[in-house]
Amino acid sequence: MDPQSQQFLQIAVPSPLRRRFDYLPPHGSHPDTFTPGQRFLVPFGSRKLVGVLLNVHSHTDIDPSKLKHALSCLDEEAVIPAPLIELCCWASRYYHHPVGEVFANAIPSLMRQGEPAESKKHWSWKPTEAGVIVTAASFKKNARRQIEALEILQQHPNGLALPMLKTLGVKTMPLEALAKKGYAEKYLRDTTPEKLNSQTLFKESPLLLNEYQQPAVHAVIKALDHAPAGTEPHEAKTKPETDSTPNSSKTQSKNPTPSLSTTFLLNGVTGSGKTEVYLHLAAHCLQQNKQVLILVPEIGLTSQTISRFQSRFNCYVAALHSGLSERERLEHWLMAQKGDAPIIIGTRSAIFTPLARPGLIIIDEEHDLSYCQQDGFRYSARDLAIVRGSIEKIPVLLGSATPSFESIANANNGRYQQLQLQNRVSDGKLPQPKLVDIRSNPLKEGLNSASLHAIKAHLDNNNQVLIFVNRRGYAPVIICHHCGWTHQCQFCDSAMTVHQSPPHMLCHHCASTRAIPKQCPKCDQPKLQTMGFGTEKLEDFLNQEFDQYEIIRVDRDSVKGKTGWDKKLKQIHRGEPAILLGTQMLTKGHHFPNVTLVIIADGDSGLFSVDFRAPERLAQLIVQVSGRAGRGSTPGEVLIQTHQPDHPLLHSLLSQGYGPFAQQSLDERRDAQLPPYGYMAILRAQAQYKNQCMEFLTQAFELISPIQHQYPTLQSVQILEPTLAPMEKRAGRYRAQSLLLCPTRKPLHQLLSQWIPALESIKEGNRVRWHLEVDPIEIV
DNA sequence: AGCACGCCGACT
DNA sequence: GTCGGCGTGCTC
Repeated sequence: MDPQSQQFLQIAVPSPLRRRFDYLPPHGSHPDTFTPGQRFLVPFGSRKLVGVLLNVHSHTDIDPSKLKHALSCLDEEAVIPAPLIELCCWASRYYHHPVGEVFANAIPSLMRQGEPAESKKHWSWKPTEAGVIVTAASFKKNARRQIEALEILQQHPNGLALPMLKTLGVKTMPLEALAKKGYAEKYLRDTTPEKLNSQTLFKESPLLLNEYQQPAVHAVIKALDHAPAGTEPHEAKTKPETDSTPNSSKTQSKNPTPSLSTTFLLNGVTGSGKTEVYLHLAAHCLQQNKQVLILVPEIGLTSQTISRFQSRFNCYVAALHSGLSERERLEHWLMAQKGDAPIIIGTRSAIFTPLARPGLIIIDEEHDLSYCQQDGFRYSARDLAIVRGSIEKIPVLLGSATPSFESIANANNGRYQQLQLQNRVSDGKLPQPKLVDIRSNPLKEGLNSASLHAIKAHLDNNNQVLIFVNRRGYAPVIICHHCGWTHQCQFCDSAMTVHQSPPHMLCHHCASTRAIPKQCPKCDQPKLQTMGFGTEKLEDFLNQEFDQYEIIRVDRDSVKGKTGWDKKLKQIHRGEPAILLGTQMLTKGHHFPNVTLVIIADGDSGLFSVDFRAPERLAQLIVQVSGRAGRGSTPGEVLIQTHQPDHPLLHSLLSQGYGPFAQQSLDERRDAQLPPYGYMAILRAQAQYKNQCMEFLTQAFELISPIQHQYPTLQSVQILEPTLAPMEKRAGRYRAQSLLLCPTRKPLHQLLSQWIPALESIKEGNRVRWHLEVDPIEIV
């Protein structure tokens, strides 16, 4: 082939190397026929890996004689649509993470193993000609399931795939029975693109919107209708704020039109009907034959949201969460990619789901920390959703009762359009929390006598009580009363937690377990006793104290298994007087109509944290937990036990409410140039020995000033001296970090781009695991 | 991250 | 004599 016209395939290979890899096209293939987004099997060292084509280039930086041929192209057409490639590349630049790993995170693992991008063929069912016209009257009364199945088939005369029928509650048995009677037939087909129209769209009729929901829905619909129709090719690059070289003068390609604010912040207290707003917007998208992507927090809320959408709409709701098998995950991913699933609901990583006809992205409980991936490729799905919205030119809706302070700041400065849902739908009032001073009054397993009285009063009134405890297990410490020995974790700088059901010691930091010692291993005295309390101990205590009532404990240990959480939810929703006792799990998104008293057992936690985000977390916790209380129109009672009843933080939150508290905190952050008014990155290192960490970080630290000398515009970046983590050792490794700060984002990112290659060549780095965290959510 | 290559200790 | 320990270096 004429070397001048030689074409090279630039491929994202799943490897931790921060490079793209160039390959020659597979033998005997025409490179012009390839498009970015196709997968290729490529030789990589001694291995064969599946990579994603990013570009077809006419030149390469590598000696062409060293280039290998890609082995084969796995896809006839691109499986990763262009906007998603752009999103991944943006994320790779922004988070300074290897592009191959970003793609590996973005696609289902079966795709990465070279599985064909085709749905398994499924049996589908459709009504026969007789089945279309037959009515329920011609069935026996007890053939209820058959009638249901027939009605659903009649709504989908083009047929439905079996998995879809299953989610609609149809079982195979009645279908077979219908087939015998000649009303239904099954046939093979790969997928079932659904044609929805306004007659068949709704399974249950939508609720009427109240005076607050209505304008919110209209505002977003306006943006939806302004979004470009269909899948036009997009070319305008969104502003990646990172140039690779600090001196490069290439100007950011600014959007020619001032970007119409397409991110919405839906601020609504618990019970104000955010989900109904989502449902109305989804209906609007569906009617326009567009897809809706909904992200939910990791714990608990997924199945509830899925069933809410599933029972509203006559269409397939594709779920993407951790409970799926790899095959199911691939099937759902493909349904989204091919446009067969109009509604996609998933957790964090679902932000990378390809959409054939994107319409709207919704992030529910946008403040939730589970949107931040904390290991490997560290990203915020919420922030990527904003970027994706601007790439796809579709609106993004962030919803929360307690928006993150970042989002509030973005609403303040007009980047987001704020939508307010004022009242609870049920017209209930939000409770005003009361502080319970626990300084002098002795505690019984963490509960003050005033709290105990309140519990009794509410139970006696046939109501439910919710107690929030931040600690699972029986007790956080076991100590020898004779010599003071405590059971420390052998891998971490922390005490092991006592668990009683089943009895064992567990480290909450590294998950290592030990047996509970019978006597002190140091002095052999049988004087071991537990100190402090966790959910298990409190459960025991409450069982004695309130033995005529049910105690429902909800934490990671008690809802293990697939249906554990659902079972507990059912138990709670039976509505009998009971004490609900649990950790964060209990506080996320669920409304418990019979709870009239909420107690926060340790309101002090978070008051003295060094992390600048601690007040935000505490405020969100208090407001979210308080939102669980209140029945119909009567507001509930909320008690916060504290040793610090005069703490200014608690006072301003309780007297002013979440919004003003956030504004006040944001003012403080502005003065201190903390996020979102300053930008941060953290270099974290871990190694077998303390010194290895510190030596690496010290060298890294010393690399900064030569870079700043070379590029004076980067002087505004400040780096703090390396420090050991507060918990020096964790899971057997020592940890330390260095924080970088900058009042503006650009120099920080430019510096990182210069810094990383230098970090990679630090010799001591071989024994040190290190990584960068951009926009860290915790800075210690 | 994998994986191969390479050079030193205890075993069928 | 070899199997295998993990240090070092490379991946278009």
